[in-house]
Amino acid sequence: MTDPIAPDDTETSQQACLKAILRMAGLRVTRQRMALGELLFTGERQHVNADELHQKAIAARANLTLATVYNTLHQFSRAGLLREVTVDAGSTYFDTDTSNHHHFFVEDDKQVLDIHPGAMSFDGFPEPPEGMEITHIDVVVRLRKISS
Amino acid sequence: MTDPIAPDDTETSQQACLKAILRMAGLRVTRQRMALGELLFTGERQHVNADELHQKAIAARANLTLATVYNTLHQFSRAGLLREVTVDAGSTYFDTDTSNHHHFFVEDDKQVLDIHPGAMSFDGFPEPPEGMEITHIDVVVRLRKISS
DNA sequence: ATGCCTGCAAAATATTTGCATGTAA
DNA sequence: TTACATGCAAATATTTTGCAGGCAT
Repeated sequence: MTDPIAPDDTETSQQACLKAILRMAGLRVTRQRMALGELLFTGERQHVNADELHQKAIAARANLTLATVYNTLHQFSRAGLLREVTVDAGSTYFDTDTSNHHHFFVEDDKQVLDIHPGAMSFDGFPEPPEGMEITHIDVVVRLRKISS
Repeated sequence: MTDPIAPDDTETSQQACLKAILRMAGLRVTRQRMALGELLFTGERQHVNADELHQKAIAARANLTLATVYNTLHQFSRAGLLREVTVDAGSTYFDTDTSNHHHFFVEDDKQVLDIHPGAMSFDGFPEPPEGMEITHIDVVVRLRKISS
């Protein structure tokens, strides 16, 4: 048996990079995390929910359960590799772009899009109630497709 | 048997008012809607989720199921008597104040609070993508209790 | 060895649907 | 009477938990 985690002749530099990311985040390198990491952090930044990611993982022949996808998404979030975005009551979305920005949400097809940072800003912040402090401000601009 | 819906000697003006509201919204007057309407539209404006409202209804000796609470909340929303607020992925909240305003959300105890209109405003709106129009802008200011 | 970390089955939670029944016209 | 509205049991959807087994030390 060969160790599936140790570097070998067939390892791509992308995979090596992903391992480094996981280790830096304090997470063990496992088959499941490599598969999900590859889907999440390769190519374009994106917004996924657990179910979509699970479907992609299955399509990519990774063998893992939806529960593992949920747990991994939360671990990645806690590690700062993802940011959770609350745009739809139906399901939780995760954003691979963890920088400070806001979102469009297309209600028709449940699609999350980034709002370019600087495209909007606040005139003033509301005073938080006694004994409270602001942790984060989320803006969701809801969109509808124009039916012409 | 007396009709429980027809006005009678024991009907309060509040109940009469509620009936008028339901009829104006195009909804039939039923025992369940009267009970929920009384809990929602009497007294202070408030933010509830389905489960909380169901608990209150049970405490008020109204006999109805959680499914009915969900359906009624959605009917009231469609009729413009409530506004749905997406602040927490865990569950959907409904606001009895349907005017345009934003929300604080206390993460520690899942509490929704109104931000006074005018306490914050935007410097500029982002341009929606081609073929889309803005339906609504939601701002959620997330709060944490200061641990001193 | 040993004790923390993993991934998943099963449980818990949240919401929607389908249909028997009730009700207005 | 008739057709549509209503409320709820059951189904579905979403998320979390508990624990058997794996892995680093």
